Amino acid sequence: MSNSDGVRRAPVPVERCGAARALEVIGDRWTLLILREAFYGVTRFDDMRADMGIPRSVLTQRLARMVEEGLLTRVPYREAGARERFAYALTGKGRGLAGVILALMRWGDAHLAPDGPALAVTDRAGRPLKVALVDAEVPEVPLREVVLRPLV
Amino acid sequence: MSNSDGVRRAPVPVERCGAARALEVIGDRWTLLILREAFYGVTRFDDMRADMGIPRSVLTQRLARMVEEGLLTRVPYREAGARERFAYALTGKGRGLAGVILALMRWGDAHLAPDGPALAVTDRAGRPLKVALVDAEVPEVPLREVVLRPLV
DNA sequence: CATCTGAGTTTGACATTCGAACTGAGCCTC
DNA sequence: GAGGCTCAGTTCGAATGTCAAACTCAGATG
Repeated sequence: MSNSDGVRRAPVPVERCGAARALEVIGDRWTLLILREAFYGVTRFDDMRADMGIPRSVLTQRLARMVEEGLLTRVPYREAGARERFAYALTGKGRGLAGVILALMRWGDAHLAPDGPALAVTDRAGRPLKVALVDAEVPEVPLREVVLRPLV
Repeated sequence: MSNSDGVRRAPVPVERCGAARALEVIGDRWTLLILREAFYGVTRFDDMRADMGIPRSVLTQRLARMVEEGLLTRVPYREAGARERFAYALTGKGRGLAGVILALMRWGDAHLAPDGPALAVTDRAGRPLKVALVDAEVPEVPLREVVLRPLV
């Protein structure tokens, strides 16, 4: 960005900065990993736990917080011959974080993946997509058009 | 994304997922806040501290880690009539995280800022920009073209 | 009735974070 | 050349958060 350093103070104090506020909600490792699961469509407590290796108590606490913050909602479901349970699905607000996750993924694939990306991100037609800084006029691809395909 | 739930397992295990790997490096609140400062051009220990209110010991430790990870480099500088000190400047790898910060900012401004965004993101010509999911063919605006202008 | 399963809660050891006080290196003033 | 200043960093004890393992609970199943 255009500042040749020598800046002594951020242009916007932390309390008014969108990024800083966002970090108050999702600025810890587990919360973002949980969102990753949610984007992948994994919505159940034990499934998330199996994928992430998160301690039960921490998962409980994070899910509760994320429901409170309006990122997730508890959705009742019932498996054949089991009592009612709850899954955790993304709300609109939560879905809004797709850009953050995909930006992280892009960076991680670019800088931390000697073995290349693990996932191809395309639209339904198979056209590659990316999260990028572009002119505000450029049409955005809606989330529902996005396809994630594991490579190899 | 296109999975109507019922998914029991992430398509990619944590160890191979770019996003998850990225979180291992930057998945804590302070690290991302420090990056925010760095993007704003604040590069000195005490300036960062004044902006963020981070405890000294934590800042020391995080900066060291970020230098180790290759996100920042220590750059010597010398103020008129002072001894040599070090500033922390973004490396290319660190600059690559601009998209993540800007995506966070966009989300924070959209969902956590009743008072509206605090910063306008444009190119040098004043044309508004955004971080978004777009066709991979769309030209990306290089970071050096980006201008952040505080609103109000 | 005993057992199983998914989704938690509890517990106690361990690690990290916080804030405040202290250190240290170099420069400046007297 | 003694004392003070600034920036950058260490150290320390208290508070907080994390972890893994054990325990709980409700309802379905045998």
